[in-house]
Amino acid sequence: MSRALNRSSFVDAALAVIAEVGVERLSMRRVAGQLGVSAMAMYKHFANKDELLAAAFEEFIARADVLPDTQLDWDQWLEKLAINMYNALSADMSWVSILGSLRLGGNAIAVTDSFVNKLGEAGFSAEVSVRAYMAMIQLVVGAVCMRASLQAEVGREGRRKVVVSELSPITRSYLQNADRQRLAIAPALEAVVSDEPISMGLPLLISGLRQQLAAAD
Amino acid sequence: MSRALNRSSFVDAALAVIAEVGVERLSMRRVAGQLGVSAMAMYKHFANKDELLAAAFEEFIARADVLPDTQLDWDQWLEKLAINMYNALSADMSWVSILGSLRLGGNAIAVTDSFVNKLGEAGFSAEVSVRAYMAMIQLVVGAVCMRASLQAEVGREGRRKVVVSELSPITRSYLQNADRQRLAIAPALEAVVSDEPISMGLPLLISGLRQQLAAAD
DNA sequence: GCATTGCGTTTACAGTGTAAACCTTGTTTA
DNA sequence: TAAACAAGGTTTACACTGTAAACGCAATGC
Repeated sequence: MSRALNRSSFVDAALAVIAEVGVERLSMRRVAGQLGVSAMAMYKHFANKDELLAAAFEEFIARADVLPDTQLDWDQWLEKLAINMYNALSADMSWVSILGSLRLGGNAIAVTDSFVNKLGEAGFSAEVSVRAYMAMIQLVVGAVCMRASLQAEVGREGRRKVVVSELSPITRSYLQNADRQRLAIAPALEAVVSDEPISMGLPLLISGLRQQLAAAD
Repeated sequence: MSRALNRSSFVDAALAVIAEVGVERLSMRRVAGQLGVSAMAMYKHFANKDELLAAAFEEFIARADVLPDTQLDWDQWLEKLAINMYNALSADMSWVSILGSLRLGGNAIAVTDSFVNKLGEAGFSAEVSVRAYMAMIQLVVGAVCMRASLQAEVGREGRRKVVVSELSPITRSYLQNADRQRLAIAPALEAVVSDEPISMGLPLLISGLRQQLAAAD
C-alpha cells in the first residue's frame, strides 16, 4: 500500500488535524484516517499518543520560525521573540490545553540556546540570561493560557457580571474585611481583556533587565 | 438515599479524586463512585464535566488561601502572593494540564481585585496594576507549566542529552549559521531546573515595577 | 388525593487509547 | 533458491470515556 508512510507523514497529518479541529479533538483514528490508514499503524512509529503529540509540537515549533533577525539589539530581539512565540501559539491556541503535559524536545531547547547566546553577547551573565529566558517564556505561556481562558469566557455568554454572592465564603469574608462589597476592578479588567495580553509583562521584564545591565557596569 | 447530595458534595468528591489521581484521570464515574452514586447523578447539578471542573477549580482557589497579610509592603505582598499561588498549583500540579481551558470564576477575579487594591494603595495607577497582575499571574502559570514539563522530562529517563541530530532542519540550519555545533546551554539549563522556577521572573518584574514607581514621583 | 418536580437510577451509544494476533511484503542469510 | 526475518500495515477486542434518553421514587404544593 502507501508504503511511503513514516514518522513525519504522521506528524504532518497530526498537524493538519490540529489545525482543523484543535489539539483536544485529535484522536489516533482521526490522524490515521487523514492518511487513509488504520489507527494502529501509528503504533509502529510512536509508542503512544503522547509521543505523537510531542513530535507534532516539536515540528510546530520548528515551523513557527520564531527566532528574530540577529541584527536587532538584545531588547528588541527579546521582545520580537516573545511576540513571535505568542503569535504562533495564539494562532493554534489549542496547544495551551496540553502545554503543561508536553515533553520538551530539542527544538524547544535550541531556542533557549539562541536566547542565551544573544543576551550573552549583550553582556548578561549566563545565569541571568537563563533566568530571563524562563521569565519570558513563562510570560508567553501564561499569556496564551489567559487569552484562551478569557476568550472562552467572553464567548460563552457575553460579558459576565461578577457579584459577591458568587464568591466562596473564604474569599467573601476577605472582601468584607477589606470593607468593600463590590469588585471595583471588573470594568478595568474587561477593558484590558481586549488588549494584547503579552504587552503587559514584557515591558516590565525588559526594563528590569536594562536596570540590571546598567547596575552591572 | 443519601439525599444530602448537592453541588458542593460533588465538588468535594472531585477535589478528593484530583488529589488522589490527578485532574487528567478524573472521570465522572470516578467522582460519582467516590460518593457511591451513579455517574449520571451529577448531571442534575452540573451541565457537563467542564462545569464540574470549573467549580472544583474555584473551590481549589478559595481553599488555597493565597492572599498574604495586608500589613506587608506592596513588593513583599506581591512576591508572597506569587509564591503562594505557585505553591498551591505545584502541590496539585495536574491543574496545569487544563489551566488553558478553564473558565475564570468569581474567586479568581476576587484575587485580582485585592491585588489591584494593594498596588493602588502603594501609588500605582489602576492600569499599571492590572498589567502587573497579568504579568505576575502569567509568570506563575508559566512557571508551573514549565515545572510540570521539566519534571516529566527528568522523570522519564533521567537527564537527556540534547544533540544536534535531533533538531529539525530549520533549527539546525540556524544553529549552523550561528557557527555552533553544540548546545552550550544544556548544562546551565539543567542546573536551573532544580531551582524554584518562580524565583526567576519575579525579581525582574518587581524591580521593573519599582523603577516605574520611582519614575512617576 | 393528585400532579408536579427534584434527584436519583438504568440502559445505551458513539468514541477513546491501545494490547494482541495476524498478514503481506521486501530483504538477508545458508 | 529456500528459508528466515523484520517492517509496517490490518483486524479484532477490551476497558473506559462523556452524556443523551427514559424511567422511578420521594417530597411538596394545590
